[in-house]
Amino acid sequence: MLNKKADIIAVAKAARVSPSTVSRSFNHPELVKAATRKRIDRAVRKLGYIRNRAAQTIHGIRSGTLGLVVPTIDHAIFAELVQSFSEAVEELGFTILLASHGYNLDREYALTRKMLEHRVDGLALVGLQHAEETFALVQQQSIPTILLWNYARQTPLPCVGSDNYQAGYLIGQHVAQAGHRDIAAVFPPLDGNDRAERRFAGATDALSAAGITIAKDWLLETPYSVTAAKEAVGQLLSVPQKPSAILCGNDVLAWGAMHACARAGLTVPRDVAVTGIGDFKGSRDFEPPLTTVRIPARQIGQRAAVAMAQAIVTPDAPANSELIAPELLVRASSIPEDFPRH
Amino acid sequence: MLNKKADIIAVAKAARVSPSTVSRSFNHPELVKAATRKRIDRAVRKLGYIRNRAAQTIHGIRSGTLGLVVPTIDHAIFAELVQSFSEAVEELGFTILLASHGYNLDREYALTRKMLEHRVDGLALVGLQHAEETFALVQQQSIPTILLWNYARQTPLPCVGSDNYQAGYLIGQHVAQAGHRDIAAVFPPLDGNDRAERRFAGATDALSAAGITIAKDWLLETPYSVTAAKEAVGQLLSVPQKPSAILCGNDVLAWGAMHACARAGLTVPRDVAVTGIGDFKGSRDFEPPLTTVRIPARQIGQRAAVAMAQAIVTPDAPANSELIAPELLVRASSIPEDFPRH
DNA sequence: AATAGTTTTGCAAATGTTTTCATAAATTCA
DNA sequence: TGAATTTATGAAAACATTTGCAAAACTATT
Repeated sequence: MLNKKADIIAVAKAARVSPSTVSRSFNHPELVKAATRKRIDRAVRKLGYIRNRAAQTIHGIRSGTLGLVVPTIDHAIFAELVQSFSEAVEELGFTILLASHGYNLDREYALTRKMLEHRVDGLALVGLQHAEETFALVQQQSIPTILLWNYARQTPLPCVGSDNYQAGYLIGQHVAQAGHRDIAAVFPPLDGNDRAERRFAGATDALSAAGITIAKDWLLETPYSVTAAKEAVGQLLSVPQKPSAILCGNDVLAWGAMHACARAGLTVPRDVAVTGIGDFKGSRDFEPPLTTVRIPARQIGQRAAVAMAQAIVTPDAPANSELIAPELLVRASSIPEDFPRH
Repeated sequence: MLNKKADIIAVAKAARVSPSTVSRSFNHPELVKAATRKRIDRAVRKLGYIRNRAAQTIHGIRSGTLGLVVPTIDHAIFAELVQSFSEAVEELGFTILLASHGYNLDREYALTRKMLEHRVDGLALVGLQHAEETFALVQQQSIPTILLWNYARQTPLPCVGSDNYQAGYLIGQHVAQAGHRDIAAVFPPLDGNDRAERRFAGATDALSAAGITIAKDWLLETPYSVTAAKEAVGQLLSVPQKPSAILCGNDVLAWGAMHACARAGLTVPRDVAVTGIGDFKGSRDFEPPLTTVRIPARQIGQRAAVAMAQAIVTPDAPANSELIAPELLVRASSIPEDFPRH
């Protein structure tokens, strides 16, 4: 029953038709007589035949795969992005070829090449910042490519994402409006990470506009982890002179900051306010709930998927970018009880 | 410079050699003269040629892809698993074809088929429980397959993972030993989720062994989310009769439980103890730090990757399962200050 | 029953590579 | 310098499909 290899020819033989007919019965079923189709189906089942997409692909037929290259998957927010993108994309019949480069833009280039070797039908990269070679490559191979996560007006490739500068600005503005002046900031390394860099720029600009600058000592750079943030903020809080608010580059860092406060016996927000960016799962239900800016990862993933599909089926249509607006979520962690919130 | 399509023939022409030589210069560079190779390289660069893996694949050459089918990516722990697996696998030269089935075993079957259409060199599924058809399929196609995450002695396919029963048992035992008798449990739906089911069985067996049973009302089933767990536990804590410990099926649920306690004005662990399973990122740094059982996701991912590679290069070698032992981590959330811990 | 029209099928070429085998070129050795 | 090796290259078959074209098999119409 299960011979080593069942190819289309074996099926054809078993169904006593030509290979062409078998192929047609898969790809244009309306062109083959119902009875024949049934015979073929039976043969397929009997032999355990599975179509070989590789063989189709060399006919210029789409491979049915989409390349997704992310900095890392192991990250609350990229996980959500990958999930929603992959879900939406599966819906459309594609499968995802996934790779992570660990925030290394050279590796990103190498992985992109690999994706192209696999003849992905489209490619999604995270962020706006990429190696010059990477841009050149996708452009030269003219493969539909989309930049995920971040939005900007002028980008070399269409992007679907949120405006991280605006996100930073919103939170900076909020913190200033809540009356804080002594503000510490916790951010991941900004180098090679345009998302973080834009957020930081937005936040500091908003603070500047309110006449506030962040003291050098109060500007903490930590890796992206609860542990690191808790550690760093713990350090910060160990000296008598304390900030009244800690503005964090993302929610994970904010969680770390909040735990550090608890550890130090400080109550949030009474003793010190904490804010995040991202609105990761869990932030709403933290105690106290975390004030943050929502970057709607699910939405970005979904929209990106349809934009991608669009770009693939109509390659000439002018693909344009999509802005998914960030939204300030004022919750208990940043404000006194009586402050107006929504 | 960038003609529509650059195939190996175009390169051959440009380098004034035969296609065979070009192919060789890629696959067996030592067989072609250095000068010729250089000429070919130049042509490749000039034409922007990228090898077509699809075309290689139909020669029975490995596709260089590995299928990874998970319930969901958007999940602290699977994200970590996917990340470590993908990292390790990239190291070995493979690329991951990723799909998620949302805890639906029929979809899992469909996705598995798709993976086979793409001629993945190997396949990794999460958990031990799968549709009968899925097992039949991979067996019939004799594709190297590995079961991730869970370990058991007798499995139809080799597995690399932790023993979830043991994990549950460890935590149940600990809670009983810490002197708790009035115990509530919070678990995700057990149906079609062998990981959760095994954990629950382990936990209740350990409790039974200590003469403890969980009251019906104190057995909470919630979806996998901080929000849901917080909500459910909040409910639980709103009546006068309270448990002295809350045993959670995983860390995310435990986080929710801890937030619910904070909300209800209860101090962990003084008023109520809380435990998780998984040791997700952040659990160690929670306030109070969460007692849990570590399921070493990174390790599982890595080991699985090498086992997979192994199985691919030597398909006949008897692939055997690997147990990555779970480890009880006693932290502050479950015990009074004076309890011995490590 | 013959013709025209339509539906269904098969043949053969094409797709982009790799590989086996044979031949040509270069090198070694006497 | 010629024979014997060794090394480098090319021709052609193979891989598993799809597709354009034409032939064959039906249906409908007269």
